[in-house]
Amino acid sequence: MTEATIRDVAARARVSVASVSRALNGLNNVRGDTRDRILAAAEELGYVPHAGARSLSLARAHSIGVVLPDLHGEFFSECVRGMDREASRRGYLLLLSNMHDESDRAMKALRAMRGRVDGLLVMAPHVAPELLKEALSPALPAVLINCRQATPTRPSLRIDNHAGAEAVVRHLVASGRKRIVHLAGPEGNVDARERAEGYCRSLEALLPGTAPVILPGDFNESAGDAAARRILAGEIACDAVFAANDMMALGCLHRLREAGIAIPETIAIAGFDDVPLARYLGLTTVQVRIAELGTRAVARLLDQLEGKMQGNEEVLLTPELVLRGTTATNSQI
Amino acid sequence: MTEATIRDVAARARVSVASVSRALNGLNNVRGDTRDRILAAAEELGYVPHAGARSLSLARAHSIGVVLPDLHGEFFSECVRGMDREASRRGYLLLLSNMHDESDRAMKALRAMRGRVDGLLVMAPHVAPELLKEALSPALPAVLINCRQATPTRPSLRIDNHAGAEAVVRHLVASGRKRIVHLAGPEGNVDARERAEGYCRSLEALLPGTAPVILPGDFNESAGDAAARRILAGEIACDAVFAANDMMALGCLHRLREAGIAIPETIAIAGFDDVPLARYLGLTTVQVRIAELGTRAVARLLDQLEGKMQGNEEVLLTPELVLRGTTATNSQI
DNA sequence: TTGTATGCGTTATCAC
DNA sequence: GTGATAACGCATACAA
Repeated sequence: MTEATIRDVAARARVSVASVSRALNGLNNVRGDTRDRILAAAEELGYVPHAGARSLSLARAHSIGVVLPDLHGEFFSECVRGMDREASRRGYLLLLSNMHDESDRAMKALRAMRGRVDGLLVMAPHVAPELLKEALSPALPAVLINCRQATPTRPSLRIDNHAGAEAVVRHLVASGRKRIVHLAGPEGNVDARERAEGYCRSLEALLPGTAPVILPGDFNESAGDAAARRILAGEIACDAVFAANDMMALGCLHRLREAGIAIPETIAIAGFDDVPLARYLGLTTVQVRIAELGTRAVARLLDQLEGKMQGNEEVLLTPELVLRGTTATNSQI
Repeated sequence: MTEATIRDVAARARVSVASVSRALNGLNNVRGDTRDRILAAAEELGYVPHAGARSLSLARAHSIGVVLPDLHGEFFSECVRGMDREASRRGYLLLLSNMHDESDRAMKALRAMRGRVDGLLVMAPHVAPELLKEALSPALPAVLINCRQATPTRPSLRIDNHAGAEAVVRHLVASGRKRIVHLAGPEGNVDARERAEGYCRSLEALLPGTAPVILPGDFNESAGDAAARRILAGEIACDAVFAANDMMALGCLHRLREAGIAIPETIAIAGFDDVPLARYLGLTTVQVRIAELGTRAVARLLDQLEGKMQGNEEVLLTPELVLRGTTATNSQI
């Protein structure tokens, strides 16, 4: 009950394995009738080429490694969906692995890819540039997604967090908010850092003289809840909260509403990412096209693999501000 | 700048490739000092074994193929997360592929796994049993998840949809509902069918004489919206809607609320799955532990691969009813 | 303990 | 057009 090999097909068709290989790969240097015999034999045996052996011989695995951190639901699935779309369109499979927080397990995950994939897609917003560079084999093409990079030695894709944050602050200021606080993401995370930077810069530009107020957070809903409690306790005075991601914004929104605070009248709230929940709950946020991020990352990697080189520049995807109820400006300004 | 092979290591350590292999794989039949030389050489060259070659030689790829349909966000990510947890714990990688709707692409996806994986995890609630059986090579171990199966020839995992549906109906009846309609999922989908069956059976058992009313749906939010419109138009008389999944329930909920219908007073609504949105919006639903489904599927497959055979029985995971606001019974009964 | 040789399933380079 | 045969990178049975 073991799988038929190319030799079995050759024996049955009374030809050499070379001819089988040629016939099955559509080369034209094989006579019509022998080709037919071979195809028939393969069909009868239910022959399927052994991809592992094939890739060893061709030095091409036709699959790409995807190493992602522990992402929350929608973000993860959208990203993988986008990647899979482009990959399967171009005949590649995705080999998935987690970029664990402990850097030594992360290194292992990267090493495990060697010899099974033609290239790597790495998303590691929390990993230090040197560590990442060290863990990546120079021999294996890779596209970096939302990674910190000391010097741009790899092609990379990034969300333009500065632009997104600026759009939020601009909107809040335009709708009359004076005391905008920022609820930050985890330390060491590039996205979080850049969103905070964007907040600070825009505040300085649009509301000169106003000191930025940054509350610590970790991208989890509970951090938003905690921030809301501090606001309710009177520790923080503000008329707008800009959270570094949607989950924190929603945690904050939930708690404030429950305490009877009028949203957006008393306090406006905005997030970042535009997860489906944000749409449902009417949260103003910055829409990041995750699936597109994945699709483009794959496209970039495969272009590189197939010789259509593009250099190592960093491509920035500009996110879009989505206005919803938590900052509604109808009666304002 | 090409990757070092075992031969490079052998040359540098002045030993044969056999010794390198032995040393690196931790066999004890190699002298201490030569082992050290080898390890040092490997380290200096940054040698990482070529997994492809290794698996060809060992006839073990240490990775498993995962073929999923086009799942909505949370379901997909939770499932993969659960799988990855168990897989990486036991030293396996996940090779991902989409089970497309067109059965011929689906077959291709399955074939593409040959020679790269040690076993398959297949979720295909929409695929006919014969087609599925035909597409699966008997030589490749596989665990079926939420699949229809004529005769149980493969180990499989399933959600106990009957039990879940029954729990919902029982709850609705207990809280005084008399006219419960069911909003069904797509035809041909096992989960959808079983939930509808569970609804019918429970209705017959708990509300004898009441004719079941089943509205067509497709698991999408818009189907819930459409059903709500029919209810609002007076086409359907009911005091409770049990949707075959959460998204439809939420679509229905949204539309009814917008039309001023009191939920749950006038109409109660329940879903199935317990996606995060359900929790946020207070939707009564049936909680399916997706991640656990993935984890157990992997465990089952690896047990089989590692010789701990378990037979081909179908394991049912019992979901749990989660009571929330859309069916709240405080003032009822 | 160590080395040589063979095989894993393909593809590719030669001859014929 | 077709068939041997040498890679691909590794593991291992067998010799030494």
